[in-house]
Amino acid sequence: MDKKDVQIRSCEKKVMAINDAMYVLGGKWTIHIMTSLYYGKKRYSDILEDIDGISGKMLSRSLKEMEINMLISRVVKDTRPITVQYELTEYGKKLIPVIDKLAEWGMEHRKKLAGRDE
Amino acid sequence: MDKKDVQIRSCEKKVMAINDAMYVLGGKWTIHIMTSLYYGKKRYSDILEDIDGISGKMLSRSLKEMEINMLISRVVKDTRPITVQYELTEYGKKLIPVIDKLAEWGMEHRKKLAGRDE
DNA sequence: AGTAATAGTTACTTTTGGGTAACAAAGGAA
DNA sequence: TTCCTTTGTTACCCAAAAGTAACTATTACT
Repeated sequence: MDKKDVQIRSCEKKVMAINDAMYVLGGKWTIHIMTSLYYGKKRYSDILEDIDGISGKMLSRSLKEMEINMLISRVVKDTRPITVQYELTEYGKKLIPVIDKLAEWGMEHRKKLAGRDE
Repeated sequence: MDKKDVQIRSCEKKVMAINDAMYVLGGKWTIHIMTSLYYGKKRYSDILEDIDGISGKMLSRSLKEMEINMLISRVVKDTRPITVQYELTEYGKKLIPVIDKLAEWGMEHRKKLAGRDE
């Protein structure tokens, strides 16, 4: 395998990695939920209140997927009525710097677009 | 405005910033095009060849949006037949570290998922 | 018995994103 | 004159994502 092939391979790998990352983060609500949980454990109804515009269906669907992807943990508490605690896993916390990078760029972008048509 | 309000404001700002960033990057092809242009200017037909699976319609639609968002520049060359050069703007290049962060996490994630069910 | 709270699920509809393939303009080549 | 190349656009179709609203289970409270 020559140098050029190596380059192509590493590029393909990167493309796959980006696809994976976007697959996990790409849903409309995933990052919002991450952000909401960043400040600590929360119950289902807390998150529902916390995130503007999300529906119960989308919240539970997103939470389920995020659990499968090991970004969050789900613990049923033995209360009456039952409550469910969601929390970022250590693994999930590793996404925080990525989200912060996104947010950082987003701020710049907003400034840029605002300044454009003055 | 007390301390809590300030916190809420800054959180809202972050949510908006993330929405902006995801809006720009969220399309199926945007990041692929960024990656393709990362290695230098390219013509329309070059990119079309470069990116596996993209259609002409989606390429021109994506390029148009990316131009509006000032991520790329578009220059028509006076050749017969005309050719069009696309290039990352300086501003667009600022997205590279963000994409790299995504890719980095994506690699880790792939490892994690692969290791899970051994 | 009837109502409320928590954490969902289900059925149905709408919206969005993306795919395919045919067409368009502009000029050069055969 | 008809075809080819390049860079698109347009019309039509399909599938996935997301929204809405009604419904479920459990237990406690009144």
